[in-house]
Amino acid sequence: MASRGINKVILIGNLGAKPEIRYTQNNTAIANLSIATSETWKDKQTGEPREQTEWHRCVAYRRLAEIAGEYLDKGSKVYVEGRLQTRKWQGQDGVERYTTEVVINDLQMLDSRGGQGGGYQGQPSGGGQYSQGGGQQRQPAQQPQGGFNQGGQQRPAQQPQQQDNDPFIPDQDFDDDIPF
Amino acid sequence: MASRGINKVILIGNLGAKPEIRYTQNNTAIANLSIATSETWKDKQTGEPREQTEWHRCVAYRRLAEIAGEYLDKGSKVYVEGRLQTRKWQGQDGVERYTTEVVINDLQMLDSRGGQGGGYQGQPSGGGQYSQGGGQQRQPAQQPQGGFNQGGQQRPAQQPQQQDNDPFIPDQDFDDDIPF
Amino acid sequence: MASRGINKVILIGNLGAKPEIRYTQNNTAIANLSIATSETWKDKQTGEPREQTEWHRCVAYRRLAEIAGEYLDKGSKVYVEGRLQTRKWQGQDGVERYTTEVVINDLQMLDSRGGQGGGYQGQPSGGGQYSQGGGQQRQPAQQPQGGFNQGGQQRPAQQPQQQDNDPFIPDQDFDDDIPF
Amino acid sequence: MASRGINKVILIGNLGAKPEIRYTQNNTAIANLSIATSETWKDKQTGEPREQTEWHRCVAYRRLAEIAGEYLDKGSKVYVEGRLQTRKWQGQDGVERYTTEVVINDLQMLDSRGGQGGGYQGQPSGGGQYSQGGGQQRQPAQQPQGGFNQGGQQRPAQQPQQQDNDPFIPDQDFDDDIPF
DNA sequence: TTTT
DNA sequence: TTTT
Repeated sequence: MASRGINKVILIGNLGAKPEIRYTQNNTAIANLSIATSETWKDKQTGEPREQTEWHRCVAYRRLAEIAGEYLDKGSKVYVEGRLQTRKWQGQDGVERYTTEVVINDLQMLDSRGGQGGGYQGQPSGGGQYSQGGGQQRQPAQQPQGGFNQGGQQRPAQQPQQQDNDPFIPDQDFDDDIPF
Repeated sequence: MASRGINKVILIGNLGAKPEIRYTQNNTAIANLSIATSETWKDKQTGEPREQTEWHRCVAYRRLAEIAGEYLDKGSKVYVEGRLQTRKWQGQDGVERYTTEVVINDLQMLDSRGGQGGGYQGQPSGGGQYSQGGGQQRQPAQQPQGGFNQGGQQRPAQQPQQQDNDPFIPDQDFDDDIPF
Repeated sequence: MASRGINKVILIGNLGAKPEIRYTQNNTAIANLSIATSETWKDKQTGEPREQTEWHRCVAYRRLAEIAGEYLDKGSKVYVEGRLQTRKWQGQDGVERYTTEVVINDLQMLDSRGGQGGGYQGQPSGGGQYSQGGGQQRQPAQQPQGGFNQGGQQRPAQQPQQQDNDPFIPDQDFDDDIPF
Repeated sequence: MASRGINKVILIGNLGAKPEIRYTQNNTAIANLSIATSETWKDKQTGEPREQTEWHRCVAYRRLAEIAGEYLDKGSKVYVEGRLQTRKWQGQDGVERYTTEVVINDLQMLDSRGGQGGGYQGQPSGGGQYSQGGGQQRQPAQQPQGGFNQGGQQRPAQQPQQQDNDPFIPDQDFDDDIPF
């Protein structure tokens, strides 16, 4: 409710892939978005054009997650506002790692194309903005707690389970030596 | 110069320690800041007050780094604006890891105390704001390139060298299983 | 609820005066804050130091307004986040004017002194942050509607009334040829 | 150069008209942009959908102004970052008024259509971002000083002149009882 | 005056 | 009208 400090991230970029949606045992939707922001400039020495792309791992919960899964696609351009959160997790090699994510509390689609990946035809003439009702930023306790739904979209129930106490790292995809 | 996308972070928080300053071979100053932002709220179930602190690894270059080293201290309250950057590095165990940092392009002191750690007496009645002249965000090529100064403050020249191709991870302090 | 567009203002500055609090007929608190942000630089021609101060008219409602009235004072340093809103009003000379305000939806005190004007001694170990519960930005309909309380703090009930249909300009103070 | 305070505005919206470009006597380009941001929500009482549109007067200088004039059109969707600035001006009726503007220091096109008004076909695969080289925010002295070019695009030289000492209000268009 |  |  109250707070001390500001922790704010604002991104405008394109999705590198369709959002991955999964569900907790309580059926809370969680979406992972991979958003690219890039900068281009001319090299001072050579004068050549250069580009650097930064990939941001973002996560949305509940209604925002569902909207992301429904309306966003590979290539979608989005505005995202959220806060930085770093969480610790342990890979299958037993090594502890840290991943920094942007916990989204505001999301706006900036194109109506639906991306290059495909099937999205909704919102024919424009995007839309969505935010967590009560303000995710002010109520961190609202974040989903508890284990993940076995029947989640992203992992069939018959798949082998991972021993992981961190509800935010539910499956093998996050156990490799890559941040996301 | 030109660019596509927005990558912006805004933090207000307190330093967990005096900034660590080191120098590249070109004598470019680099400062690492560890900034805490915290949120407090009442637990919905128990009604108890709760708090969550988030630690942000931030880095400043050149003039901003020097100012940080000169004026900031443990406990200093700062406003920081920058961009997210994730870099890959390899620990001494050979495991690849990723660290996400806030590359600072704007810094403002929000208190005039100088922190609890000590010696800063300057700026007696207030803080100050400083930014990278040309806008770090627009000229990513301006980031320091090349190896690090052997005589840097943080690592005496006689210390054993680390084989690391990433100029941003110059010393052992960053080779442990912690993000910062 | 949904939305198209982003309208965001972030200020860090000092109050030029104690916030003015008044109440609508429904007893909704409204606070007007005048916040100064200043920039200093060296003149390129003369090399002399120069300074420009910008004054921002800000308004808070409900709980935020009450907090502002209780804890802020002349000179208080604050972080403010809100949205821009321009409203039309008519002066006593019959001339239409426009005033642009920052409608605050997030407020954080950045000093614990309480200003030079006075009595605030609370918050001994720092400021505090407060925000509109449901997110003012997402529910513009929540803005106070209807006329103002006759018994408001700023205008004794026996004072002559002003004919003004805009609930945001309740008293004579705002009818002069100044924006605030 | 140094500074005290933060004065930041972030907008995403659509242009209500093609930017108006004019030039100072020094041939510095100035662009006025009128940007709409809107919010939609459901009325709590009636359940009806409601919408509120906010219009923002924005101004860009130099290169940013030229880019705005070249690439933006009526209906263009843009990201704008800048600072708030309120200036006083005197209408032809002798009444003093104040206008609050967003002085743009960062501009990014968010669509590649070029609006419905016109001829822009460039940037086939997306928009582009542009910013004031040295950071307008850090060098307020860089703002154009001096009178306006008589031969500016917006006002033919043979038109009657207005006595106005404010270089930012060069022509009759701004002397009416409207803010912009 | 935009956009959905 | 603030602040440095």
